[in-house]
Amino acid sequence: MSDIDESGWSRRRNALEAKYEQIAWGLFAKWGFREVSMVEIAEAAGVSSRTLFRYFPSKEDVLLGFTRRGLQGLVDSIAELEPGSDPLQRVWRLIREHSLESPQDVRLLKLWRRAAADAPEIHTLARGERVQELAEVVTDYCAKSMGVGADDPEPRLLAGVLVGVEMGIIELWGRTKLTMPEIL
Amino acid sequence: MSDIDESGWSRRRNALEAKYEQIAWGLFAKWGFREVSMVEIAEAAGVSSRTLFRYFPSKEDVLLGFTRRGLQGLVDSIAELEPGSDPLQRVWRLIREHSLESPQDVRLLKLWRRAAADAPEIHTLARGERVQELAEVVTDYCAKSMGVGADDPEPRLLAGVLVGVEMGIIELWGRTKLTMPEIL
DNA sequence: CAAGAAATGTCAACCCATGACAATTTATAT
DNA sequence: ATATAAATTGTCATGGGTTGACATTTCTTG
Repeated sequence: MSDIDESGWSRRRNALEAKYEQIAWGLFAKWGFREVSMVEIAEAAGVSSRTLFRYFPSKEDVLLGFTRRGLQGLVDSIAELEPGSDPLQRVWRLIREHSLESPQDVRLLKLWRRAAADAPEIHTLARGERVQELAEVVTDYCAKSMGVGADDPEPRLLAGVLVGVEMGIIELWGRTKLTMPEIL
Repeated sequence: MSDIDESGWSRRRNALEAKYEQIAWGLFAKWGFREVSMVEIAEAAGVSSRTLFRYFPSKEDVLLGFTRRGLQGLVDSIAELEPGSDPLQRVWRLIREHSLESPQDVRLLKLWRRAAADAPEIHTLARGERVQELAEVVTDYCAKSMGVGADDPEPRLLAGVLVGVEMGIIELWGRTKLTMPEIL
């Protein structure tokens, strides 16, 4: 539904990007985000660092790919939602499916936490991206469903409530599930 | 109530920090955030770039001082709030006072927007910091007022609602007041 | 296989950031 | 007013992030 361009070159590109990302995460997990340089990742991958920068605009982006993919799935789902009554409930269902009830890879989450702990501003940035994009798309959908403009106060405030609550849930979820003895 | 340490050295330090920040913002306004290097700011201020880095941990922090001061005022107010009934209403009053009814320097806001437009990740980071710290302090206050622990779901979700709404208001406020013809 | 698009490596250059150390400035107690 | 200790500053060196240019190689596709 999204990667229709599976034509040779882009397939290769996607595969390599995934490979480099995995290699990088392996190093991040071992040494911490700040302790690993792009040159070291490149060496581990058998390419030059210049090549790495052609796949990832910055070192941060290597890490943020993980967060962004998860966010993008939710955002796309909301964007594809049909306008209708009770938009909050519809969006909330999607949020629950994507953020809470989908089978998250706990090992990846653990790695993300470690890396984010090593570079807190990245965690903060990821949160900023999440609330920003979610607020945007939820506002648009609420506006559509309510038949008002996206610059109206109501949809934006409604979206704010939803995004704020989801933020709280994520935080709670992280504090419980991720800190369970058998996980960490 | 906060800077009781006005003893010579720290006074000097604060004054210089403010001076460097102003000089930097002047350059950011003229050339954009990315186009100005720390060396150039240092030259404009008549010091070495090393000195600049002793005042600001990073170039980003030169910009974020503005955002953080505003946020800190609100956070401190909330932290000093006495526990009581209807915590949401009390916090909401403070949010209104600090975020909406206090006389903001529109020229500074305009400059901030310009700089943030030149480096969007900084805008996103600032938003992340805001929701993170606000959610934290509001959660604590709600928990206190409700006589439950800060790891209880209720206060966190309540705080989420509040922070989400404030986020929406800020956005609306920015889209109206800041884009008025006579301002930009 | 041939042709051409896309990817890669190399090199150079700039900026951000930080540790070490010597030199200098400054607040303040006398 | 001056001595003194403390804080600040500059210089130098180093390492890492990021990007443009250009020649070369590799891979897709016809």
